[in-house]
Amino acid sequence: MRRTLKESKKAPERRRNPLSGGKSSGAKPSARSASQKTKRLPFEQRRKLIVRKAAEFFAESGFAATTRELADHLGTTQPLLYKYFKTKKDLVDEVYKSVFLDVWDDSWDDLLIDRSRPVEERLVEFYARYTDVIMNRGWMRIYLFAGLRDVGITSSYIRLLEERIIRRIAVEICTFCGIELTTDNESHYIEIAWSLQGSIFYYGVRKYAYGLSPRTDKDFVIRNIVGIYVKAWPHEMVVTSPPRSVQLL
Amino acid sequence: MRRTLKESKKAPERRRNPLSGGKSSGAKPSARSASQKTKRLPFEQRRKLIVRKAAEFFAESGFAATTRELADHLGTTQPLLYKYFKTKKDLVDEVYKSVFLDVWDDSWDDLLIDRSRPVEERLVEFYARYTDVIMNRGWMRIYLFAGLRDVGITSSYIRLLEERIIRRIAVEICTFCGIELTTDNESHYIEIAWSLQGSIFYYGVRKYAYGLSPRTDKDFVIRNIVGIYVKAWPHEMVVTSPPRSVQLL
DNA sequence: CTGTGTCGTTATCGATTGATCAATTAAAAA
DNA sequence: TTTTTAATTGATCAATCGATAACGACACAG
Repeated sequence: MRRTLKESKKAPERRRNPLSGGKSSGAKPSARSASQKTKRLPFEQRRKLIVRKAAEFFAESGFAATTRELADHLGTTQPLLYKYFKTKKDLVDEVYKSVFLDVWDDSWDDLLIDRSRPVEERLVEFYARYTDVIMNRGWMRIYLFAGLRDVGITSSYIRLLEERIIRRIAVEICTFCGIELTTDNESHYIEIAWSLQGSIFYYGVRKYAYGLSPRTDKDFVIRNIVGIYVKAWPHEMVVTSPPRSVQLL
Repeated sequence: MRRTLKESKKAPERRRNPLSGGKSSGAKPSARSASQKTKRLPFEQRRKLIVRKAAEFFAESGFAATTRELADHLGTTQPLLYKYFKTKKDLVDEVYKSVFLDVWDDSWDDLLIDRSRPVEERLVEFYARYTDVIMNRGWMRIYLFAGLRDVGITSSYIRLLEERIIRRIAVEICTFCGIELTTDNESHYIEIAWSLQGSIFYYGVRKYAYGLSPRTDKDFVIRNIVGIYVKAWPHEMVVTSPPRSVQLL
């Protein structure tokens, strides 16, 4: 409607440059330095740049932050944003998409069900690759911000995760352990698989979203936690009985 | 300075009424219904009421929400807030305190180190009681909001948690498993204990903070996860070696 | 070099924000 | 009851919000 879908010329797109400067000597409170003029860019290129920088910016300040501060982060002016997005909400939705959908790797599915390799090895490699994508300050914080503000986007991401990852993990470990999945016990085992996910995820929250520094590195945590779950994957579900004292392994 | 610390008369304080109406027929956009007049309250009582209602309100809308909406939630007017708190930030800090410090239960420490009982039983009971406090929509969401906005308060809460809970859990399970804690392996075992915490915590995030509904109940998750960690608590740390395929338990 | 379409900016609007203050009124003290 | 004290409110301010419109300037086709 507003634009004839120029589709530009697939220019040599600058790929992933999360820590670019943007504003150099920006001591001024609101306006960008007069000496630094804004480079003129083709429509699609500018639009993508805005989404990328907006993701960086909203990750730090939350989606309640102002469009003017975002423009400062971009090195441009605030009304420019409204040439590319009708409302602030439209821009936020675009940031959601770029964070939750565009980074999804379809090869994760195949990796998880490749039964020519041991489950534990598959799981360790999957979580190593998965966390390479999500365990950074930007992704982690946007995930948390989105979950608190928009149940919708987080809900559908969690559904996606459960269908394609969590459920698969439960199936693979159960198969490895010789456990038959039934409609009765399925949700229980999925919940156990979720708790494996949660233990790894919360490590990322502490380290990246909150900027605290656990003493050990990501790969150590993944290897040990996966090892624990595969080794002690429950054969029968403890549902109502009181906690029995455990016999030492 | 502003007030002579009246300390009121310890009136029969209304205790914990998280789901009160506040505004009844509030279809009006900004002002409260004229028929419903604000009850006049002693200083400390009103102050505590404001903090409690503010916690409810900020949990839903985030700390960026407006003081006017908060006043609506309270059933009073917006300027009233500034008779009790100098700035909005002061009120927010008070909410932090009421959520993170005032609910801490000192008996948790003793429960965890009571070696007359089996570790697994102690852990299950601790997490049952701990999650009774934190696993509700209000606490969970405020914890997440605070972590994203104020690293300070979350950082100190996590330190408190590590010193008094996580470290103790690591020590107790290691003792039970006959593992000697040294300065070399201590941080590794604390990290494993953190992952136990994380797996239970993330269950709460999904269910309460995001309002999703895991299919199984809290106690089931706690019993099974604690069982897994106690059973498979690693005797030697996997640090650099590639994942070995595991021998079935 | 000159027009022309488009990217970017300046200026500004109405609504809303946190915060202040004098006026009001209900509760406690006399 | 009358007086005193303090809790509550309506009115309002300066700053800031998202969003719009009109103008300016750079690139490119001819």
